[in-house]
Amino acid sequence: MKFWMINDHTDFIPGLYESMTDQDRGLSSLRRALTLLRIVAGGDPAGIRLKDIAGTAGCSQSTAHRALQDLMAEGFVEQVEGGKRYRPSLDFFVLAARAGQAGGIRDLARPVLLRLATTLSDTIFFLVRNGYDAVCLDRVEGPFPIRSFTGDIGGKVPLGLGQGSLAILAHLPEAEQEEVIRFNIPRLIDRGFLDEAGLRAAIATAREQGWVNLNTGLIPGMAGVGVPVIDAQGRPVAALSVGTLAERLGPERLPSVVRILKTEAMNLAAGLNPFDVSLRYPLRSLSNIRP
Amino acid sequence: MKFWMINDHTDFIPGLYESMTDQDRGLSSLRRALTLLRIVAGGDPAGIRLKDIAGTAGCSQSTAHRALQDLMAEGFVEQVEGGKRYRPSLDFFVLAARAGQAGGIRDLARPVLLRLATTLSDTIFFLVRNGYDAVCLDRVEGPFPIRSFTGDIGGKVPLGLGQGSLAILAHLPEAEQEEVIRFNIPRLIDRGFLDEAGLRAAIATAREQGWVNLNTGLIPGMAGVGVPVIDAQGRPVAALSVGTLAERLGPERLPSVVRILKTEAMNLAAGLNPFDVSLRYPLRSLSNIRP
DNA sequence: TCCAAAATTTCATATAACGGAATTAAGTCA
DNA sequence: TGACTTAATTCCGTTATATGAAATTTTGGA
Repeated sequence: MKFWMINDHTDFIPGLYESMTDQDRGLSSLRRALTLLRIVAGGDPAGIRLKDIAGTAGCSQSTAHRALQDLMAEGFVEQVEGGKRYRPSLDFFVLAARAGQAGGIRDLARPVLLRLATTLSDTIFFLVRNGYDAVCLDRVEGPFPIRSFTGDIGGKVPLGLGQGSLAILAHLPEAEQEEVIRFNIPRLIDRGFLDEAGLRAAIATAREQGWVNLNTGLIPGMAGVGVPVIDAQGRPVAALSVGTLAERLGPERLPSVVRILKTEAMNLAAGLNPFDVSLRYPLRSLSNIRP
Repeated sequence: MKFWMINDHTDFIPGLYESMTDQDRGLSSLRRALTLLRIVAGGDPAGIRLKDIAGTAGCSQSTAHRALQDLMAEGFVEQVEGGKRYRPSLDFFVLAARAGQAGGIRDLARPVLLRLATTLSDTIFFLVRNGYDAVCLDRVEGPFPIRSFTGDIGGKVPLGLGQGSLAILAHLPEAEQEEVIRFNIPRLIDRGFLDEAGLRAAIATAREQGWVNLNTGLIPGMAGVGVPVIDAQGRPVAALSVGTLAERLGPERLPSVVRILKTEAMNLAAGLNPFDVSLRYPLRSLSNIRP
């Protein structure tokens, strides 16, 4: 008799899986191994010990050991030289970098980003929606270092946190938006931002004006603007955003920044093939997520 | 009786694996599944059909199908909406993005890159060595769009191709360098650049002056400079490079660009913990590579 | 609408994955 | 440095599970 595996891909923090042991029975060997890979990839970049990997995954050390041998043989994982700890390999990074294409949208967005960065001389972010999250696919720096919620390329934030991310959330269809809100409220609170009322107010404003302007307080004196990229089906599949000094988004400049962003968002949307099925982020993944 | 699996991770091109079928027997189910993952990740971003995946991997469709179900359940792979084709998921990208830390060096390098980009107003690349390749871990754009050999972040080039990549190769210990050259010559020729004599000449020059200045001809009028980042053990673990208009590397500016790059390379090297075992790229991976 | 091709499921079989125990290797602390 | 603790690796009998061929259902094109 098998359990119905419920897996929350929201975070790749090994600790999260510690309580998973009981549900492990019934996982195919492959899924167990992939769990190991996730643990290694999500763990300390300096490497994790076999014992801890096995413990976190809830399997015996023999099993973990054998699987890790295979993961190494296939180049997904490597051992820190002079030690036994496992960490993800660069080959793994290289392999997955292609997945950041997300069906091709990244290449479409790149020239847009470069134009924006040149025009505005600020840092530009490109986010796409992925389930309950927004993922940073690309970024072009301006003259000031900006710390964003998503962090680096490949980083993700819950929908609603940050300008681009909020822009996407605000333009989702009602029902879907409601579901995302319900799911993300605890995650947002965890990260110490916004209560539900604040979020709903921000969404209302964003929806009304079609863009987001927040001084998030992540770093004092920093602010940003985000606009959604809306595809032919009316779905907010992505967002463009600008991060800069708050003083550079004052009343005299803000309107033109918004206008330029919106124009480029439309350019980008126009490039999306309406028949390219590859750009939707269904809630199908819900089935994997703890309700 | 098992075959000794010989696997070339040099390229993730599915076609490469077509002739692998015979050796597949004896692969663990996990390794077969990882092969499938590699095929999906390395294939058309718009997705690949089950039949082709199975064919490329050299296993039955049933087997491929079951494995892909697991890969989907674990969020590594997804199906294109409205179709059956498989493609790598964004979750996979997000997960692997952390592997780009390569043990922490990426964060160390980021401020260096930002400083360089600000100081020089050109595009800056950060490469690390990985076996026979250099992998682009980060990049900060200048005002002109630059096409590099590595392409995007996450891209890789054979050691020897491109300024940073050549800078690394030129500073390897003799024996290792020789081995890399032998291995890479065909790959370099494949890509239409340099013969062996040309490569050796370029290496000699680079080694002599401690930096690389090439007008690669990738795009007419473009040029670049690369310097190695040499760790406490004297190993060229990484490289910094600049890509810009050839006219911006004329005799008046070139020396100062080189000086600034070398200074930052030393700053970066100084930040590398000599006991941090995580930064060497051993030839251990050789055992996986066809001799 | 129909049809060929692809995807999925079924099933009997063989095989490879499993964990506990034994062995070897690696850290650690005095 | 040497003794000791902890982790990594190997062994092995058992059992679960991965396997491919064939049957069935679903798809995607004409």
